[in-house]
Amino acid sequence: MVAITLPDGSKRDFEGAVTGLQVAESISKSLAKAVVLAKVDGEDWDLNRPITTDATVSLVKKDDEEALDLLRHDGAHVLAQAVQELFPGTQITFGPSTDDGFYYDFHREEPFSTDDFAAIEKQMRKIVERNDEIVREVWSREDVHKYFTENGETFKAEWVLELPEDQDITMYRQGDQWVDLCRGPHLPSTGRLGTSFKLMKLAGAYWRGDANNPQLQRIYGTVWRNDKELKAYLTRLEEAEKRDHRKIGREMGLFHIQEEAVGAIFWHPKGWKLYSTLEDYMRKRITVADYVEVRTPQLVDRKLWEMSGHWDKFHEHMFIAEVDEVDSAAAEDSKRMLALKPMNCPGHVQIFRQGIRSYKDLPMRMAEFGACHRYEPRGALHGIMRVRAFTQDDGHIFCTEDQIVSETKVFIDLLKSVYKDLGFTEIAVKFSDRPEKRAGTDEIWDKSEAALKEATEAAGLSYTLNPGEGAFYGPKLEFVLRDAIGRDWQCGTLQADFVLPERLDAAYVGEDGEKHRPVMLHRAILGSFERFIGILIEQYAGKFPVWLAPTQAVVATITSVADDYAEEVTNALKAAGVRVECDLRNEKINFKVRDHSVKKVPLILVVGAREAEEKTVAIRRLGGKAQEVMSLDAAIELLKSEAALPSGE
RNA sequence: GCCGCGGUAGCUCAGUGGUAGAGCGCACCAUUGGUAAUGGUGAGGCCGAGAGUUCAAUUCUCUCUCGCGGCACCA
Repeated sequence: MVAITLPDGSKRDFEGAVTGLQVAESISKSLAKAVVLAKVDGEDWDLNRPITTDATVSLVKKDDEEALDLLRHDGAHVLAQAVQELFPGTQITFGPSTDDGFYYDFHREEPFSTDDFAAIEKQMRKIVERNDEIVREVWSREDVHKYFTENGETFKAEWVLELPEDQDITMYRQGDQWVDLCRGPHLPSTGRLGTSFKLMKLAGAYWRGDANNPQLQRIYGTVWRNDKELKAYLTRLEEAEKRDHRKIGREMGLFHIQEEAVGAIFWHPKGWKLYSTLEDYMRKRITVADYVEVRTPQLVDRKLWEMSGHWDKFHEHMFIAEVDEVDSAAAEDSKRMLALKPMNCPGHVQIFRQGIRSYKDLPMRMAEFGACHRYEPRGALHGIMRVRAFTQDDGHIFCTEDQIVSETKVFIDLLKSVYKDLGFTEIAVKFSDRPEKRAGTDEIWDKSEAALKEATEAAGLSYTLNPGEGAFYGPKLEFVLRDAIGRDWQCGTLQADFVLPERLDAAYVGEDGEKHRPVMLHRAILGSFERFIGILIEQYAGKFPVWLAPTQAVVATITSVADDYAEEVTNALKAAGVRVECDLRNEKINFKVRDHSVKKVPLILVVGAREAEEKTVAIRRLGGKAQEVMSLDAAIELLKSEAALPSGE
C-alpha cells in the first residue's frame, strides 16, 4: 500500500508502487494529459518513475511556469537524438536548458551549418510525433563508461568518471535506441514536448568551457509551451534588434567605426553632442560631490607599469609604443618602451604623491574622464559597447580605513541619483569578496568587506554575494542596472584597494605626525562613456529625453512666408542654449513632421503664417499627436528648462 | 584568439560564369502646403582585398581582411 497525499490535503491509496502519471490518471483524464512532472516530497520526479513509499505528491502541468525548464531540457534531448539519427558518428556532450531555451554541444568532424536546421527540426518533429517513451534507468558507473566507450562517445565516457562516487548515475532511454547520461528529470515521452520550438543559432563552444579543450559545435534552440508564446518570444527578439545601438547609431548619424581603427569610434557631430552632454552632466555632478578633476598622460613609460604591477599581469592587453632615444648621446641605440594607459589609477597616485599630504586632505576624491586603451581580443569587440579605446568616468578616493563606510555610502547615493537622472531606477548590487589569491592581511579584508557591506545596506540597496570574485587587492561592489526591456547591464563599480598605495608608495601624514598609507577606492558610475551611450541608445531606442537629445528641437515652416519668423525663433532658442535647427525646405509640413519624427527629434516647432503673425509657435512632441500653441516667450522658457542638465533632484 | 555565417549604390536588400538591379536617401525641376511620405527627372558601383581555375570571375576555389552570432576574454 502506498498512500499519496495531494496538495489539497486529500489522500489516495494505491495497491503498490505508483507513478505520478498514474496518480494524475486517478484524478482526471484531462489532468493526465496536461501533466509533465511530479513533485514527490518536494523533489522533482519523472512522471513515470515509481513511487514506492508514502509521499506528498504535487503535479506540474504543462501550463505551469515551472514546466518551461523541463520542456527546454527535453528540447535539448530531442535535438540530440535528432542530430544523432541524422548524422551518425556525431558525439553528444552537454545540453542544458537556458533562460529562454536550450543548447546542446556536439562533437563532429564536419561542421554543421544553419542550412541543416530545417532537416534537424523536421527530425525533431518526427521524434515528437513518434512519442518515444522516456525512461529513467539507474546504471553503474562502469556500465555507463563501457557503454559510451563502445559507442565512441569519448566525451560522455570521460565525464561519467568524474561524477561524485555517492551519487546514483541515471541514464535516460528515449525510444528504443537512444540513451543519454543525465540527471533528469524528463517528460514521460517525447510527445509531451509539443512543437513550439525553433532552432536559433549555431556557435562554437569549448568542451567544459575551457579554451584549451577541443571546440564543440553548439546548437541553440528555444522552446515554449505553445505557439503563441513562441511567437511572442520571436517578436521580442525583433524588438530588441530594432533598438540595437549599432543600427540606431547609423540611422541617426551618431558615429561609425572603420577598418583602419578597429575598436575605436569616429564620433559624428550628433553623436559627439550626445557624448559631450553626458560628460557635461557628469562633470557637473562630480563637481558638486567635491571631486577634483585631473588629467593624466596617455603614454607612460613601462617602468611605471612595472611598479604598479600592470606590466607583469596585463602587458599583453596593453598597446606598446617603442621609440628610439634620439636626443641622448649616451643611449645611442637604446629603446624606450612606453605603453598607452589601460587604467588611470597609477597616474592618479602620481598626483597624490606630489608634495606632502596630510590627513586633513582626506578624503581626496580625484576624478578623470580618462581615455584608456586595452588590446581586447577581436571576438570581444561589439559596436561601441566593447571597444579598445574608451573613456572611463573614473575616480579614485584616497581615504583612511575609517572613511571607507562613509565614502561608500556617499558614492552609492551619487550613483543612484545619476542613474535616476539617466532613466534607470532598478539597480542590483553584486558584492564580491576575497579571492583565494589575494594581497593584504585577513584583518584588513575583514574590515573592508564589513565596511562595504555596511555602507551598501545603509544606502538602502540589497546585494547578492559573489563569493571569491573580488579583485586581488580588495573587495568590490558592482552595480547592475535593468533597462527598459528587462536586460541587465553592469556599469558602476566600487573597489577597495590596499595594495596599489603600497606599491606606488602613496602616503599621508597622520594626526600623530607619522606616515600612513591611504586606502584607494576605485570607482566608476557609467563605467565607460562609450558603453554607457550604447546602453542609453538601446534604453531609449534613440528617443532621448530632451536634455540628452543631440538635436532638441526643429523649427519647421509651413510656407515660405514664415521663413523670417522661423529664423527669429531659431536664433532666440539658440541664444537660450537650446540645440535647435531650422527647416526652411520647400516641403509640405507632413513631410517635415515625418522626417524629423523619424530622426527622433523630441520637439518640433511648427510655424506658419498664423504663428508669424501672432508671434507664437505650435509645439509637437515626438510620438504625440497633439500640438500646443504658445507665445514665443513661453516656448523659450519651456524649452530652456527642458533642455537643461538635470541636477539629481 | 576559436567555431559558424556574411561583405553588391549612402542605407536596406535582390541577382548572375558573358555590359549590374529595386526601394529609401541624395541632386535638379515643378509645386507654397496646417502636423508621420506631392509629382517628375537624374546622378550614384574596382560586386571587401589578393591569388588561382577559365576564352571569360561580382559569381567557382584558396588566402587575407572586416562585420555578425556564440565560445573564451573583460585586469
